[in-house]
Amino acid sequence: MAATIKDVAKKAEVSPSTVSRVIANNPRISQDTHEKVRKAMKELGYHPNAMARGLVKQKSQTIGLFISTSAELALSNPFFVEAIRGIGSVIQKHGYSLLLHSIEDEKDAERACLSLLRQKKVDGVVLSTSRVNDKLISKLQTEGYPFVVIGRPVPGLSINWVNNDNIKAAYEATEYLLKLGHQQIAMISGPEDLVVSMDRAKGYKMALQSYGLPFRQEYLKSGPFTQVFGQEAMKHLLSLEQPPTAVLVADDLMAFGAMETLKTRNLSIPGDMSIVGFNDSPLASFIHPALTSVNLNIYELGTQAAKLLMEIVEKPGHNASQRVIPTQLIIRESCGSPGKGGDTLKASCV
Amino acid sequence: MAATIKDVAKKAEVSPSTVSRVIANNPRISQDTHEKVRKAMKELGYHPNAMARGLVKQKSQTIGLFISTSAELALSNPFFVEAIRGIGSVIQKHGYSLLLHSIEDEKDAERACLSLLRQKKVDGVVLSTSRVNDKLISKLQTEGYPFVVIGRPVPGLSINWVNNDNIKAAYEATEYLLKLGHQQIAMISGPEDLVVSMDRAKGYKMALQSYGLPFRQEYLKSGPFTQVFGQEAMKHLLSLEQPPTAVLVADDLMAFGAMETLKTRNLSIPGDMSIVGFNDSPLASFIHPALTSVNLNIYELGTQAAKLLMEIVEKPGHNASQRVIPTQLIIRESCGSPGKGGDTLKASCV
DNA sequence: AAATGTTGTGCAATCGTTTTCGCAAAGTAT
DNA sequence: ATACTTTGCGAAAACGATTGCACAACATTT
Repeated sequence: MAATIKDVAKKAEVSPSTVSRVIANNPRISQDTHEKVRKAMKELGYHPNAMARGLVKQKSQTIGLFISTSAELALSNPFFVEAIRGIGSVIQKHGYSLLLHSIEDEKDAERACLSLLRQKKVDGVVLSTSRVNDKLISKLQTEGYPFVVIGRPVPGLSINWVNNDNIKAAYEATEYLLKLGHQQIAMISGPEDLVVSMDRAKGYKMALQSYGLPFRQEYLKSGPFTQVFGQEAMKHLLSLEQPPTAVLVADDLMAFGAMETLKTRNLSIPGDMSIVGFNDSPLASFIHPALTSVNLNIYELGTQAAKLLMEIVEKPGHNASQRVIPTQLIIRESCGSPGKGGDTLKASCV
Repeated sequence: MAATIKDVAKKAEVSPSTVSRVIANNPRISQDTHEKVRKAMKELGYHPNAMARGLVKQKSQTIGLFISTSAELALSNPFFVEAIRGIGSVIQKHGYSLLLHSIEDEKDAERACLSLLRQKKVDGVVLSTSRVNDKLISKLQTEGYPFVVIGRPVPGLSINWVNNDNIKAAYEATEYLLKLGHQQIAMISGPEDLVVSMDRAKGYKMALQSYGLPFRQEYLKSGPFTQVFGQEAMKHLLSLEQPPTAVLVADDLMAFGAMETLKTRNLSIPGDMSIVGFNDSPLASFIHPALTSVNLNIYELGTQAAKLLMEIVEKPGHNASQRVIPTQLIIRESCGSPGKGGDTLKASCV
């Protein structure tokens, strides 16, 4: 039987209210009783019951995180860990805990999320699911639950989110290739219905345009974020009558696939083809040639999301706000100037 | 203001007790009132308050997961995700939620873990931290909290754990190399103070012994689970007057490092050196040559840990028990018979 | 017909806190 | 010395459920 506040009260010869007040550091408590009570708490090993406290305060001091852990994301799941670390680090400082629900299918996620909120097991949630699930979002909104979505802007609605500026990131990456002198730049993009894919494609197109280059439909291949799609897409690009000399790939995993087909065809990177990826996964620096990739600052994405949520949860009536987290192009070895087809790799593999 | 049980009671024209009983599916409730109450619940969008319920039932229906997410594990963190998925899938079926605490330093983990339990925010915990922290374990034990440790046997103490049979796994991997005809087999192992390292080293030694081969101290290098240590260790092995023809590496990440030094020295894998790793990380099949590695069944590790914990939590007085999860050696391309030093890789890199 | 058992429900206590209100004692201003 | 204000603390009412006990109403046995 764990000690309750009453036990402490008895031991310290005060009322439970007083004990409660010393816990809350209420200034109306005298130094004397304060010490007396603290001492009693120590001696009894007292820890306030979170549920009892939550019941009266109407707060669970817990926030929920809903995040996809689907197998297809297995490789890019530094996202997962980094986001969790980021979120965890800030909410812990606020005395909150993290309830994690890994979502397999959308329907389940929706039920679980609403249920947890309505049961008051969590005070708010952060959502990170690339798939658009507007039903959940609008329900959260109409029911007035605190939430922030991470990694996906939801245009139009005034909700809280944090995201990278994918348009800008893709723009900069493309610009980097352009400045290297490339004129034929292709893009291997993600699923067309994902906002992140659309944004990255948009940034790519904008960069081409700013530099007076035409956008060619056959240079843009969209498909799933998988290694095999990367392979396929690269094969397709190589089969064009005028293959590109550089390609922007919307995900490192796809980029690895693309690199693989280049290598099996004995084409050199970056000699014959420059590649830039997205996500800066741990493998990027690891593979040979090391992949130039745009770093998304996922940890930061997590911390900012959490900070935002804390604000909303702690002072309701907070206005919707958005934060965009900067990205960095991490330059490694996979890009060079065009027209050096003869180069072969020195340190060729891992 | 969310509806409470009283609101439902009023609407259904019954007492709160009755509503509670229909929620609990108490058989003493008539079909009639059952429907009446259900209807009222639907109409009001009623969801029982988890904290109120938890308060009286003395259960939070939540379990805590304490797991290291240190940066050094970034690459091998499929562990993280897989374990979470496994645990989540079983506890969700039992109506539990998962409270995740990612631990950065040991001291903090201990405080947090005990605090969560004493506050009754969680009904039990699963611990997965490679570092031995016996203080926490013994406290958990003396305070009688339900817990299971995953990925680490704690010899001597009768506590609940699930783990791989690392001795056997290493034995089998070594045996595989032996059967391939290798006589000089080295091992690159993890930190010496980790049980997992000790076990894997032991299995390696046992296999050598069974096949009548001597154990040579200079063939066993221990160090951190990092890529750079893998590189170093391999350099050292290559510098021996009689270098090994095969090496068992206690972690894929280290194995990748080892492979890298081989490649920069233009040694072929498996022509000049066979390599087998541990963990079967997603990269293993991805790298060239694809790495033969022992798969730990982490998802299964997670589900079994969770099942065990559910048993303990639901029926206390449960006896301590242990489960060992089988491993599989996943054979890919990084091993061959010795003495084919001239071979070069066909598809050499990624 | 009386005694007994079964069904279906409500009352009230309880879980362990926080918090409003009230009130004495002590301090300060008039 | 009187009238306020401040300080320090306790009593009791929440918070929203569950559950043991009581007790009708009805059914079944003897």
